Amino acid sequence: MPVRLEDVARAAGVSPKTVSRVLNEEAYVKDSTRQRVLAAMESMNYRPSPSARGLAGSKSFLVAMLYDNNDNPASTYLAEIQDGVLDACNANRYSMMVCPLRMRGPDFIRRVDALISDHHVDGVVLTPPLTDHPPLLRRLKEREVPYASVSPANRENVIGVCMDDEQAAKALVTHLIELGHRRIAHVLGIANHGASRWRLAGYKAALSAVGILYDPDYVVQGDFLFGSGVVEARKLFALPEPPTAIFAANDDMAAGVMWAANERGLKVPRDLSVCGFDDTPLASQLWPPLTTVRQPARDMGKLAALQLMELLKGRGEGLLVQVPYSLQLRESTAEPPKV
Amino acid sequence: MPVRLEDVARAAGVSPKTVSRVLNEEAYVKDSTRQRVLAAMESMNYRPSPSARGLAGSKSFLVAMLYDNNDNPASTYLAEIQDGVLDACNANRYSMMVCPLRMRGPDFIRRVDALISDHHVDGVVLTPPLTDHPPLLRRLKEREVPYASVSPANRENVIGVCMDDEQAAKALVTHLIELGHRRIAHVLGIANHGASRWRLAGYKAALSAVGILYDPDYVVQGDFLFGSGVVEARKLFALPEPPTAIFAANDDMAAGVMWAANERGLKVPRDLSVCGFDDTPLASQLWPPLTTVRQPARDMGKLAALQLMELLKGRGEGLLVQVPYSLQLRESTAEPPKV
DNA sequence: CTGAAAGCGCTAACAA
DNA sequence: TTGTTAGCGCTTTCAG
Repeated sequence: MPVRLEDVARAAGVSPKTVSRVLNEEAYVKDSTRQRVLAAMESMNYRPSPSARGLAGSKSFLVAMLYDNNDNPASTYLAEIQDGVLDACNANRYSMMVCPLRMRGPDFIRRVDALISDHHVDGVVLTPPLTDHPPLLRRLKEREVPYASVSPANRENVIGVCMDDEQAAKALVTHLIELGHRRIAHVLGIANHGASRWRLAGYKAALSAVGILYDPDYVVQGDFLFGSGVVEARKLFALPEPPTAIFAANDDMAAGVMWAANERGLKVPRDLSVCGFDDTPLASQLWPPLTTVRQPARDMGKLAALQLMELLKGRGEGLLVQVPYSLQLRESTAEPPKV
Repeated sequence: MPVRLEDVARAAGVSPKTVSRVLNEEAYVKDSTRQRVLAAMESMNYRPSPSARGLAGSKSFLVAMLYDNNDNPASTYLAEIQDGVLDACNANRYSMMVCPLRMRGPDFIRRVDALISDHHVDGVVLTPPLTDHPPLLRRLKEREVPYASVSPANRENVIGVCMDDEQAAKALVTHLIELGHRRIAHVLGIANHGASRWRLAGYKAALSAVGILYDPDYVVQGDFLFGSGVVEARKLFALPEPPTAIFAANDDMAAGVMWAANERGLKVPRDLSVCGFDDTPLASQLWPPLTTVRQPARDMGKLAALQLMELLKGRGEGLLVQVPYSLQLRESTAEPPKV
């Protein structure tokens, strides 16, 4: 019942091997032959069997998207990256597996091993913080599994995609400064994410550019989750000289900060300016809408996956592409209160 | 280099077929033999090749999760279902593909066909509104691809998982009534989701139970997205007798209603009570926290996938399991304003 | 530029 | 309860 490669070959009057060549976009096929084969495939609605291809060619046409679901519960950010990776897969006739992992688990590497062996994954897309987990990267190299990273902290010898988080954060904080803020606090993200470091660096750069002294009391440790925004904001509010603006390292924590502000009866932006990072849907759904930095997560997922596929297809080395950010100035930031 | 089934057979002193039997949990293997084979597999760290299994057995051990990404952009609800399906897959050594689809597209069925043919999917998990797309269901039956549904509107002859949305909605609206509300509005979800109909039915049931007349002006059409909550709430506020409470058919729209309330200077819950449905993370991140109904999306994804796998493994017919809901009474609902 | 033969690692159908 | 034989649909050699 199903059409096989052999059937196509017969219909096109060529050998199976030639059809195979066309299928795999190999060189050394006369163009007229190729056209004939392509036409036959099309008219017969031929669908190559992934199993047979995998078995014979020891390729699976499968890429795995790895993420740590411990520090990233059901986040929109990951969902968008996933959509992007999927876009790239569809464009290149690859399949995608999504693989939640627990980086902290003792058998983390064994699980990754199992994943790769079980499914004969051709390549892997890494998301933070897995992008910078040395044992993982080592193992992937040992097993010669190509990978591409989304926002890796270490940018040497990596392919994938990144953004200039530091510049973006600096621009954001500069915006606060221009509004007149001087006591600006920062809620950090999880330490092992490059994003946390860069956003802190941007924060510091913006302050020092105008000669504001860096005050460690204004920098508190969050974990990228809403709850930590609440908790850390409460601490900041309790300071003898509370900040007039808070820059949280992502939107979720910014939402937490706003929540805590509400709880304390502070009105945003009248009493407190708040800004986040990422521009997830949440940002525009908060009241007031959140000033933040747009990070094109879906594009990033797609671009990273595309780089991986270049590599898999053996054309080129793959690059670390940079995507642009853009400031989203909304109503959660304003001049600081007088006095 | 990789260990093959044949190697295991040799090590265990049995034929390849016997190893295959053990691998596939077939009957008619002496227990002692089974143990010996299992031990050999374990000690040699044997990983069966999915491609070879797929090719020889014409099974892919692959299930696809289908969703419409037109009406469901990057929603947390779907992400949770996905996690659940993945749980079930891992527990049963299946792989999962995620397949965003556009139900409205003219080539929708062709795309589904291609999906199934390209990947030789063993079974499918359907999410609303695909659960009730007649041409899709017909095609799946024609091709004899088993499927399980999450919250199908039609509950006859389906396997999967459901919840009593109507009772839940009724309980929620009854809560509003008990607080003293009489002018209660409802923002509908998308018409082709069963959830929309049930939640409306629950709303009506609660009203009629206490003799409140059903007023069509208080029922407005949303689309499950934040934006529609905003737009429809504005209309409700403009009514000569605006409602004192609004029940939105999901949390996102409820967030939109709260946003519109803020915009208009209405304070929730003092001036307006708002409640939603689903208990997504958003619900507890809003200010004030949203009264809603908890729907255990992850469990639902898992249970649906498990039913599918029962079917795939040939044991039993699969059921439509029902999961319990639970009311989450939070701060977005209170007594109506005194005149 | 194209083709013929061999076999990837597993399971189906049959036999014992 | 176990083994034997053939072959799934494709790609890899290696020849032309």
